[in-house]
Amino acid sequence: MEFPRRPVGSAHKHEIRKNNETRILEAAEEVFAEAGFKGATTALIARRAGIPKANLHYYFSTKEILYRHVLDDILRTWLEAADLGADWENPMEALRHYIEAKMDLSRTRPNGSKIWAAEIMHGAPMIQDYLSTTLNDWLRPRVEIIQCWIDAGLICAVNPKNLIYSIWALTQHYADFSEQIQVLNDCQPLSDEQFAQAKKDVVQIILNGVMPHST
Amino acid sequence: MEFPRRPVGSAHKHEIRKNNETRILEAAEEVFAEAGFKGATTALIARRAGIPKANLHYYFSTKEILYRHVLDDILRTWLEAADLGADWENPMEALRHYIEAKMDLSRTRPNGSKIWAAEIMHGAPMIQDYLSTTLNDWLRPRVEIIQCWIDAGLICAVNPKNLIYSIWALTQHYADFSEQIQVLNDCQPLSDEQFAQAKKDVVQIILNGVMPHST
DNA sequence: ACCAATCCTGACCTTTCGGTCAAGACTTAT
DNA sequence: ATAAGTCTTGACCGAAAGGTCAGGATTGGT
Repeated sequence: MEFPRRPVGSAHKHEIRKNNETRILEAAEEVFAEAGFKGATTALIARRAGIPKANLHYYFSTKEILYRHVLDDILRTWLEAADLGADWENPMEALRHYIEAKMDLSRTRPNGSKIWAAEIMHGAPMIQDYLSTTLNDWLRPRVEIIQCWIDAGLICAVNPKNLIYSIWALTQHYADFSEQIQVLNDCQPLSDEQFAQAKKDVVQIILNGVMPHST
Repeated sequence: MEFPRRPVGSAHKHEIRKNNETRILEAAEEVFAEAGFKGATTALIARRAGIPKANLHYYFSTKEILYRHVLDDILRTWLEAADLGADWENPMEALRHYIEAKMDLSRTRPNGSKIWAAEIMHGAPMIQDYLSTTLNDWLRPRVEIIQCWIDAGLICAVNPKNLIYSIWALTQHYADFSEQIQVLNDCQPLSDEQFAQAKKDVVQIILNGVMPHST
């Protein structure tokens, strides 16, 4: 996303603010993903955004506040994508749809996934309450639905939470570990074809993984 | 680094050094896992190890050197566990064995997994060459073996690398995201029974996931 | 034109942290 | 006992980074 330099005279205040906030948030997401919260510096974020550091602090008074905004942004994206048209009536189609949506997110916003992962790994200091409220509320009905599928014999007996964790793990791996995957791919980023294959393989493994055995 | 001449009878000094180095390395693994390389402070590591900071720098001159020692330690453990008795002749048993070994590692050394993950996510600044040499060399023959299985119809057709990534993703998830899992488990760490169930579920999903359909 | 509100920024302040140092304490060999 | 080698540590230093501020620039309304 880029911001065409607008003629000086026609910049409206609210556009200036919106424009700058967006640039800062995008730069921040990059830098936080690369360096972690502690390793990221406001000076670097400002440089990436093309503004002086003091100007960054005019829009986001502290690094922590900026970081929280980035996290909020990630959260919103994830929740929106999580349920897009998910048809929870049909197990295989529902799972396929959810997995594909999450794989696409890993492809398009790997930085968000990395920031999220780092936050969790370091004890989730800033999002504990989100985990135990919003995410927990999201999880509970899904667990129940999956349990129904199991009771109805539509899928294998597994712990429903473990199935969801498996999907998260598999899909986010392609974002969080993209550098490792790249190195093991002759130092080339996965091509669109390779990523499509990965998506197919992940779907196949999960779907076959929980598909009832035809005795 | 000076090479002290072979200590003749100074077993005691040797013990002191060994002892302190071990304590420091253990404390360092904890702190690096909790805070990341940049977020970790030598002062905190020293406090955890129960020694003054200056003493830590007597044994490990710089934070980066200490970090590299921790990484080496993790690597050695992982490689040792990776192939323990793996029987690559029988796909299902080989996969089961490897998955279970990796799950056990996630349980016993979650901090190692977290440090590894954080290192990769931040671009693997310190282990790039390891990835492209040792890990790549480890991966290549496994890929070939899996390809043989596929050609022989012993498992489904998937990209062999994607199968391995899937195993890594699923098993390490229980280490890297343990805090998230804990919060979603009523803020209780997974009990031994729950973890055993997770292990079973992961094995089942992967094995069923690549088991050929009985057509 | 003028004033208020908003935006911009170089210079500066303060804290933190990795790393150093010099002096002292302990262990071992002779 | 003494000397040599090793370990311990409080005090200190310089660099880096988060954050502040005063004052200038730009915009918007009247």
